[in-house]
Amino acid sequence: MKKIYIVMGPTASGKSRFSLDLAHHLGGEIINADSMQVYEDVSLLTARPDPMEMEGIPHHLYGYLDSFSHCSFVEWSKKLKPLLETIHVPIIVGGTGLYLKNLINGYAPIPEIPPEIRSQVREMPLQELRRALPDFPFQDSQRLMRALEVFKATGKSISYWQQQPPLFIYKADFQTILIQPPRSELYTQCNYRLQHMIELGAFKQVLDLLKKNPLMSGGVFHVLGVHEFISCSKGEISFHTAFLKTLKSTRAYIKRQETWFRHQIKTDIRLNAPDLSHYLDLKP
RNA sequence: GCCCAGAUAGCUCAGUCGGUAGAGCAGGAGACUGAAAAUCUCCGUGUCGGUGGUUCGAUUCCGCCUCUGGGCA
Repeated sequence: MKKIYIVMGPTASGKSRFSLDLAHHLGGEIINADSMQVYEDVSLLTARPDPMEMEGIPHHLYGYLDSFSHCSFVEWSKKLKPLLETIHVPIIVGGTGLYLKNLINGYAPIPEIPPEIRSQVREMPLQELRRALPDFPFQDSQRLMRALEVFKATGKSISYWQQQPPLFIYKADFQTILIQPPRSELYTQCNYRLQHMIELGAFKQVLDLLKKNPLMSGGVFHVLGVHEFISCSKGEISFHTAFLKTLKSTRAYIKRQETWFRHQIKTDIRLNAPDLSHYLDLKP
């Protein structure tokens, strides 16, 4: 069975550096598994590698979606499948745990939901959603919407579908490498990195995005810092406040990612720094 | 040297008319199956600066000491 490498870890952990080293070492190609680096906009805030930083290694699934689209696991996996079939040594790198989990463990065979039902459910107020699915055990509005659209479209509950045998994008021998530096180091690194992004023009990229898509309709508006800097451009908060708020939400995000990696995905190799030589020592 | 004000959670501070204490921020833990950088849930024991006194009982009142601000010489 084909071996596929998965480099995962919280933001600012050095995944890109590590996967480049690994790709050079193995003659591999890099595939993005980050739900925000798929967008063409705000490349600086999403820390997307620029062509210079790719060091001649082929990179796939970066910046291919416009600012009006929403990425999703299925959207991503449709693009991913042919790549996994053709690339000899795929190295998947990213921090979006949901995508990686579904890739490794499979996902529920839920049929595609008609767009009318999708948008109808998404316009319902939270209270109405709860009334429609009184037994749904979570307060979570997003999962409530998903559960309701599945029920409306298929007549069966989402948990029914989740109990069915899962589908797999591609059967392979997945080797997961978790890069997990001490949290205090990540926090320091984020601080430094955001400053650097701003110096390179991250704020201007946000303004360009807003000009292109003033209704803020796409998934790219979830990128950490986008709302903060839009709010700053409208004079609602100071630049300093926008900066601090972005750092704060980034720290919270790192924590959520770590929780996910701890409990949701098997880890074959754990490194506390993006250090290839250390990996080669541990490699089974 | 003298006078005044402070010393309580990692930080900023509140409070206890004497019965061992709580906000904000920071931080931490968890959930997660087609928008996931999303969306949700939960978490506060700290020699109340030290030491003596009064008291059944002191973080609280009083004395002294240490430290930190500020003022006067």
